[in-house]
Amino acid sequence: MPTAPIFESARRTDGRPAHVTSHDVAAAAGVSQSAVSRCFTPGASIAPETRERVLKVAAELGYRPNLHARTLITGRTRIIGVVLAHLDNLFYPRFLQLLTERLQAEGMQLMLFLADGRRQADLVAQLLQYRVDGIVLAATTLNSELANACAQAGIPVVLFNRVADTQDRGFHSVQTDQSEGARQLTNLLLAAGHRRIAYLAGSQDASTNQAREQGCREALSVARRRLFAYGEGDYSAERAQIVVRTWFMREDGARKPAAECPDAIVAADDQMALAAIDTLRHELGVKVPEQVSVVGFDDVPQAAWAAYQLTTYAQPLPEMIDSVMRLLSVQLGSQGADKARKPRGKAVVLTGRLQQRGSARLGPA
Amino acid sequence: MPTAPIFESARRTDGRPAHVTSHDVAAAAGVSQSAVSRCFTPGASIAPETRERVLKVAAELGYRPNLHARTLITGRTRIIGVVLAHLDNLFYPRFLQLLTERLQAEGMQLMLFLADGRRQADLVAQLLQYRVDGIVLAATTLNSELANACAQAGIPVVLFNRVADTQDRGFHSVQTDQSEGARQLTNLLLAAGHRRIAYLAGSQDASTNQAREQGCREALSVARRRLFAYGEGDYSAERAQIVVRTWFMREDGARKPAAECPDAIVAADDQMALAAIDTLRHELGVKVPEQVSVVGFDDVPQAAWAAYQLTTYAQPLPEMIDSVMRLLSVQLGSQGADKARKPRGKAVVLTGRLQQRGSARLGPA
DNA sequence: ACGTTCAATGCATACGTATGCAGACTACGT
DNA sequence: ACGTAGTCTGCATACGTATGCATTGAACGT
Repeated sequence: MPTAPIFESARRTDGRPAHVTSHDVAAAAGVSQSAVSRCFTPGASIAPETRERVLKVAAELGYRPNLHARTLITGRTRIIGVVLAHLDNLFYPRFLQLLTERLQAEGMQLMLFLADGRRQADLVAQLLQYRVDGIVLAATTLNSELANACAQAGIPVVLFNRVADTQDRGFHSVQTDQSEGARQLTNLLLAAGHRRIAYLAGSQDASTNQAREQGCREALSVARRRLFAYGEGDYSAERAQIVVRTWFMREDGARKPAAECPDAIVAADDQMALAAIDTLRHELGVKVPEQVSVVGFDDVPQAAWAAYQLTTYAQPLPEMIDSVMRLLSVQLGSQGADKARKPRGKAVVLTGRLQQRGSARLGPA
Repeated sequence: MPTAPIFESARRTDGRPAHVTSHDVAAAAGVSQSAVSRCFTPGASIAPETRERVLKVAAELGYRPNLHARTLITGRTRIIGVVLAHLDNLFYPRFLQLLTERLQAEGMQLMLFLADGRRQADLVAQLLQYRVDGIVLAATTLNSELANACAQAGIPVVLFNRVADTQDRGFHSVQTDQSEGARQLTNLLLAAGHRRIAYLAGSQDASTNQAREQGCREALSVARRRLFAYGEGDYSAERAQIVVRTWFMREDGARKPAAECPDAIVAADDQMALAAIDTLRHELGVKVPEQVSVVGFDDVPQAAWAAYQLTTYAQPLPEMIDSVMRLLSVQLGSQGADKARKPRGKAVVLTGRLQQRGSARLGPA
């Protein structure tokens, strides 16, 4: 008994790949199209034996419900749009992996958008045209145009590690307590006796960087110390290396005396911290952590590698994803509830964990 | 003059987010729905002034064509499904970034699927239900069920760094010349006088690993040498570390004498090579490259970091993505052509480039 | 035996768009 | 002035599915 599709050849005459529809299944199984539809709708009223027979025929024909057609009726796409800026940042592959796994487990799909150099307006158009059920905005400043368009369309938006500049619009946000993390890192360095602490900043317009810098400065202020040096690394390894060189080298290429150099570096993220360590050790001949301590932020996988052993502040990624999922479903589920009329944005702030390794010395030099 | 949507409040009575449709625009602009549709269809017959007026109204109402409805008519979704196995492998973030950028530039979207531990059958269902225009299968062995389903549905499939076990089915493939790369790496080590070469294998069932191992063995065979040691690293950093320990340590934890250890390691990918270097240097106290040379495969970004300076074989990623795009559009464009009846799979093999850095010594010890 | 309840099924319609077809209108050549 | 070609527009329908409504039949209690 061949299990090959029966209707395939008959419908392949137009050259286009012919997809099997519920009508085909209905005809082959001797039922109406409605009955076929009900077989694939959980909770619908259908006789068990009918259901079994239809599913058998459907499997033989290779029938799969067309989700785009279903979308027209139900209004749900089961697609979540994810907007990333820098996939080359070491933090985001893990983020993407965990989020995709969680979405897949819920039967949802992830549509990936990169906001790198492209105009955000185009992105908005794409996102809205696909009627995504939700949007996760990671590492992107919120364009007001995007904001308005989503609010108008009633699409839930979750900002990931970004603060909403406009709070009451209904944008949720999930983030690690950035300033607290930076405070703990800075205090760790102060307690170990570091006196010349430098801050290696990320992108100026990124809210993560602003909060981390603020936390670092606060801790210094409480200890009645001032920031010894400041450089703009722009969350880029190359820029970070350039900044480190200016801190430790004179213009003629010679090393500065130690008293003129930082004895500790707080990098705004791990990527820059790792680049700083590389530059110090292999280009400038500076020992880490003996001569200079370096700390980062994120706890990317590479931070644990034996070559670096980076002390850093770990973002609680699984819990963050949990919150993202919760915020998405909450708003998805509240469609039609009266209180959903004014959906106040919920801001979730999670605390991370100080991950001590070997890149920062613990006692006085 | 307010630019806020006029019809919004009127259609918000049911509680569901009301999307503006082409009918709404048509009513507001005083034309038929067909006219509105034609304004958004390039090449359609529409008067310039009508088009301008309609577009103006559409912009005011915030209208965006519903792509799911369009899909029902045109049969195209402009969605490409991408299936990955290991996003934690350092090679794939770059792959994903480049592919997404290229697809976005063509107005296509990327839907991400992870085949990690999940059953492939579920994946097939999802992919086919969304009627993706094409599938890129990276780092996954081709399930025959998936193969049949796609062939039947007429969806073009491009295998990325995987060989099709069944060749004449219409599956395209794009890959780097794996065995050639491994041959060059091995020859480099042989020329430098290494005599005890070990192969640190990837996943046994991965065609990439099989080809790389074959290339390594061939080069040794030509030089009339045998493989000194062999270990299964499974493309995992942890497994790689375990293997390296067994090569250099006795069971009681003491170091083996140098003559019993490899003097060079060919790792099946960079990820394992970097882990091997870390283990050798920081755990076993072995100097790289002075005592042991280590080479990898891929040229991931981390391979260039100063701490590693990994000598490796660089995969020509941009060119590979070019080929993927070409194969996808070729098949997409040939819908309806007569010769498309038997779409033979095209296998593209690109040559990479030996990237020499410092992790392998060049002369005799 | 009869009314009532309930499960199962088919019919018809709606979702939002693209497109073939025909009609209206303009422009133009003779 | 008239036929013709061409441009623009509306009407109607199709894409594939979900679902309200009506109908049928069975089961069941009295």
